[in-house]
Amino acid sequence: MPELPEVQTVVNHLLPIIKNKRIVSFKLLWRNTLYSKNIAFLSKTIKNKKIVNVFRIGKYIIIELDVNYIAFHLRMTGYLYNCTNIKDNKYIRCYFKFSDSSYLAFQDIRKFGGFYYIENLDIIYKKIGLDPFDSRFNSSWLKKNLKIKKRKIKGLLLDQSFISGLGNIYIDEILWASKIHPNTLSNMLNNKDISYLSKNTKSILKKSINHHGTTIINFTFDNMKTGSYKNELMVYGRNNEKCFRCDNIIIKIKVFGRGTYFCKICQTIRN
DNA sequence: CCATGAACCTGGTCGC
DNA sequence: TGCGACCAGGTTCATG
Repeated sequence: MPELPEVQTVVNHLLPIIKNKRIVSFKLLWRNTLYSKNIAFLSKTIKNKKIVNVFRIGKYIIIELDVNYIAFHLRMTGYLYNCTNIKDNKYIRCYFKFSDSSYLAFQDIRKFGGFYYIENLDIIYKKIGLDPFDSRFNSSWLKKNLKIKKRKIKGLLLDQSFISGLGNIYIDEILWASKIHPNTLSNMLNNKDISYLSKNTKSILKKSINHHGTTIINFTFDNMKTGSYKNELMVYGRNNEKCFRCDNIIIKIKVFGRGTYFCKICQTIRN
């Protein structure tokens, strides 16, 4: 489900609500939800930990405790939220109970999501490439790093160790806005392509954050509130509909096994 | 180094 | 209604 804007939406929403809350207990309801597999360490040390900050690294939601970190990844269907009742929800995979009797619950239909309970953030930073909102992310960084690779641009943008935070929806949107064919090899992009890519990445993500992200299937962030960026999508999911720019038909293909939408009239392969 | 496919899971939708 | 096939916003691992 979530890409950078959706994760940022969850972080923005959770921070003021759970900051300074104190954890009194923890319950794991699906074993694979704990990625770090250190249940004994977790059970022994989680009690009385206080939440001091909530922030984002790539698509990870980092919950900083006074000692140690909780790093959640929502994958496809994860939903992390504060609530007062965890009964009657068979999709809750784990929860932390706070001293005020509310909970931080993690719900996840497909069970792909989960979290690390770790002493430092090394393993997270190791997986994560440059954030699009990092000041180093610009045309010249892209130019340098796209040239030294020779990969299909869509596949490269999906690679979180290269740029972190992009996913299937926003990549299609960014490539459409930049008039770049998803199968273009990264080293074949010209300066103009790269300049558009850089600008559109930042502007599309920023705009989506302002809309609280995109809800296609079941992304919610605050008691079932949904993101409204779905109304702004230019290509994603518009198979067989007219391109908003040139009126030709948007087609769907597979790139890296992912459904990929584009307009083959305005998005051409460079070679 | 790069591409591909499978695996991890469940639910929704579409066609017959 | 039921059943099978296919699809889904992500990541990781094994295999050419």
